[in-house]
Amino acid sequence: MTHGSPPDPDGGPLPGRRERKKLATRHALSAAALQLATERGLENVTIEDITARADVALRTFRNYFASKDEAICAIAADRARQIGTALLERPASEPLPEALLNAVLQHYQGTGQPFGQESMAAIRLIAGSPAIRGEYLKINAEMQDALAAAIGERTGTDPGTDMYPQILAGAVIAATQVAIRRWFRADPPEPLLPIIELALHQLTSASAE
Amino acid sequence: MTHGSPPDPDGGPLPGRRERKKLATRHALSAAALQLATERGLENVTIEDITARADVALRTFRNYFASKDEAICAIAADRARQIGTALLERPASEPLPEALLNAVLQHYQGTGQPFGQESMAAIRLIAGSPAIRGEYLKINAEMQDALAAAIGERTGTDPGTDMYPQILAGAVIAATQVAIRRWFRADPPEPLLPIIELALHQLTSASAE
DNA sequence: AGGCAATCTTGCCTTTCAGGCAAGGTTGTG
DNA sequence: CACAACCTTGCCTGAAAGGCAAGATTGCCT
Repeated sequence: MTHGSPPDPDGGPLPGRRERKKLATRHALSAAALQLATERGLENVTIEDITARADVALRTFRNYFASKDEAICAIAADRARQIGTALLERPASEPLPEALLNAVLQHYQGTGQPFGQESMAAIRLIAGSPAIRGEYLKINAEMQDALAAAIGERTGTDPGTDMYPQILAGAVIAATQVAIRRWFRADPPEPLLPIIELALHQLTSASAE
Repeated sequence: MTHGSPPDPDGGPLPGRRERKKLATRHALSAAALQLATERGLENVTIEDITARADVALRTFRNYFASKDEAICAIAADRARQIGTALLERPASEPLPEALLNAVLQHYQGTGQPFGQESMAAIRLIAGSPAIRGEYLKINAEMQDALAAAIGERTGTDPGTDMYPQILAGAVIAATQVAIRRWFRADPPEPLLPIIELALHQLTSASAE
C-alpha cells in the first residue's frame, strides 16, 4: 500500500467493505489531523496524537500519508482533483471561457455555503502556516493538471501534444489563487466568488500577454 | 541565524569577510548537495554526507537550510528571485507584453549557454524526483511574487491593492513552466527559448479567458 | 462452508531529521 | 585593545521515516 491518494479514486459501483473501511480510516486520520492542528497549532501535534484520536496504530498512519501536512491537506487535495469534472459537467453549448468561469465558481461554492467549516479551518490553517505551503502548492499543481485534462477533453486537444490546455489551466488556476489570497486577507471580509470572477475577468483583459 | 535565504540578499557595497564566508558556506553546501544527489540519487544522500563534502559540521547545515531539498534548490531559488529585476531592466519604451517576454527569455538563457551544467543537473534532478517537487513549486511561487512586484512597479500598480500584477505574473509563470516541462521531455531535444516564446504567445491568444 | 490469495494493520527496529541549548572561536567596531 | 555581535560546533532529546514480518480481514472461488 502506498500513500498519497484515496484508496479508490474512481467511484466504482461496488466499493466493498474493504474500500469503505480504507476510506473511513483515511478520513478519520485527516479529520483528526485537521482538528488537532486547529486546536493546538500544527507544531504541537505529533503523528502519534493523530493516530490516537483516529484510534489506529502509529504505523498505520504512514500507510496513508507521507506526512502530517499531507494528512491535513487530504480533504482539499481530494476535492481539488474534481475541478476537472466540474468543467466537463458544464453544458457543451457554453463557450469555453464561460464554462471555465462557471466551473471554477461552482467548484468554490460547493453546495450552498461558501465553504464547510472543515474547509474553512483548513484554509485558515494552510494560509497561516508556511509549513503547509508546499503541500498546498502541490494541490494547486494537481488542480492545474486536472483542469488541463478536462480542457483538453473538451476542446479535443491532447495535453501531451499541445501546450494550450496546460497553459490555459495554469493561467486560470493562478488567477483563482490570487483571488483566494486576496479574499483570505480581506478585512472586512468579502464574499469569495465575486473576487474570483473579477480575477478571471482581469485575466481575460490581461490578454496583453 | 535562520535559514531559507542567502545571508545578504541585497548586494551591499562591502560584504565583509563574514558575509563572504557565509555565502561561501552556503554555496558549498548546496553545491555538495547537488553533486551528491546527481551522483547517487537523492535518496542515497544524507545531510551528513553533504556536510562531510562541504567540510562543515552536521549541525551547521541546519543553520542554512531546513532540508536537503532546500539545499539542492538553493541555486535555482536564488536565481528565481532575480526575474523581477530582469523585467525592470527592460527599456521603459517596450510595451509590457514584449518586456515580459524578453525578461523571461533573458532569465532562462543566462549569459550565453542555455543553462550552466549545474543548473542542468538541478533541473533534471528536480524534474525527475517527486520529492523535490514541493520545493520547486515554492520556487515558482517566489518567482511569481518577484515578477508581480516588478510588474506592479513598472505599471505603477500596487500588488497589495490590485490583483492585476499578481494575475499577470501568475499566468506568465504558469505558461513558462508548461514550456519548461515540455522542453524537458522533448525527445529529440529541442531548444528551450522557442518553446517558451510559443507558450507565451499561446497565453496571449488564450485571452479566451 | 471452506480454503486460498490478496492486502491491511500492527509492532518492532534502525536510521535520519529537527531543533534547543551552551561553549568556544571569529569578525566588526568604538 | 576590549567588547559586542554573531557563527560554528557538539551534545542531547523528541519526532519522523520507512523496511520487515506476523497476524487479522476481506474478496473470491470452489
